[in-house]
Amino acid sequence: MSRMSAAERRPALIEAGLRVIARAGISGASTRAIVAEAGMSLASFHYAFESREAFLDELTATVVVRETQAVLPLPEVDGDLRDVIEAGFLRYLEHLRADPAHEQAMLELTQHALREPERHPLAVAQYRRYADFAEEALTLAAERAGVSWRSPVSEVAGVLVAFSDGITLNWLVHRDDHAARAAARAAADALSRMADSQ
Amino acid sequence: MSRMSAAERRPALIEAGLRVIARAGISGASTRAIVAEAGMSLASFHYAFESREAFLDELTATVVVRETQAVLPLPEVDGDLRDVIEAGFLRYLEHLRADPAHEQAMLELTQHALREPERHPLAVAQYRRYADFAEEALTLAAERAGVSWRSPVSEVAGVLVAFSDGITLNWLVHRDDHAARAAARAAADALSRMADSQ
DNA sequence: ACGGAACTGGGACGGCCGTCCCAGTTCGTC
DNA sequence: GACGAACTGGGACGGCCGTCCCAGTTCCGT
Repeated sequence: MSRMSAAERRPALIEAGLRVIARAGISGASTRAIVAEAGMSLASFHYAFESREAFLDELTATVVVRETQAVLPLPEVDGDLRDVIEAGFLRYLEHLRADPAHEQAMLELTQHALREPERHPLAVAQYRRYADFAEEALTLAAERAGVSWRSPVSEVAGVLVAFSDGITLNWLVHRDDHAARAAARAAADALSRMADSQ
Repeated sequence: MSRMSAAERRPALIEAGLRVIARAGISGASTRAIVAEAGMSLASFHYAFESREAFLDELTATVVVRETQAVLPLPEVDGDLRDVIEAGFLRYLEHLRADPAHEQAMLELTQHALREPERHPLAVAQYRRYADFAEEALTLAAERAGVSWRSPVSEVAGVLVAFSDGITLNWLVHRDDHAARAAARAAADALSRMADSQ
């Protein structure tokens, strides 16, 4: 391996780690598998990261950012609030279909963080970021549709994240686009009814 | 360990395994941890099960049955369809709060099965069972409320399972009862609107 | 150009893993 | 009571794991 600073190595290892997790799961993401994917030697891993767990922590934090950005740009749809939200779900479903392993990896990272008490805050932070993103999107959607939310937007955003999660997991199990779209429709329906026309 | 037939040992090991998974996750459920929990010797495990994976397969299949039964009996609620469904969700939330580790274990088992292609059908079977149960409950609820489903019940059931999953995962992350109830309300709202009054 | 800091590769360590083996014990059956 | 089948405990196997060590190499500031 040509010479590389620890600062450059860290993101390279995280990219490699994400590919390994997508392919083989967290349990398959051994330090050896990760450095092999990155084409580095084992020592480089522990030179760049204190431990495997610290590595996974940083990977999780890093990757959530990209996760939300992948769904952007929000679809510009004419129609009422319900249609705008449904279009957002459908865009997410496209993203899911395009790279299922990535979403599966995110779910695994969440569960891994949920497992140990000291890592729980990491899962919370991950989901707070999802919710923030959802909140932003919902605010924008309500503005476009000229309505306002009856409940606090943060609450609506929480519901949106929950529904997205459930739809994701069920699609990963059944790979049933029709069922996923039906759920997306129902979810959009429920969410849009949490708003009043102004 | 006093003498025990392999036929008796299998359920005992599965009980122990479920406890270990709830406590330490699948990765913590080593053959040694499981037999320690069951108070057996290591050889007994491989006398009763061909391999650890075969054990996990049987555990998954066994435990899904109990999962659905834990939510029974369905609440007998007076009110329209929406109220009946919401009461069902709230009952499930109680179950979740009472034993979060169990639900977390179920999610882990699902993801573990999703990981490898030859085990994927196991996850599908698990979710088909959930859906069957949901279908039964939804049919009963519609009868009680005197309405009929506009879409096929199986489709509505799929949406219900997806929403439940999402609510579960988000509650496991945030432990936020208020948010979970808000999501349950929204979900009940969406589901009830998939029915027409007769 | 040289010295110290940054980085590299390879090998080693102890530990846990799933699985297997096998000599012993206990049981049901005749 | 004998005999074969069912079951048990303990130890062993090779393999992968995370982490560490260290002698060597490369870089950069002076």
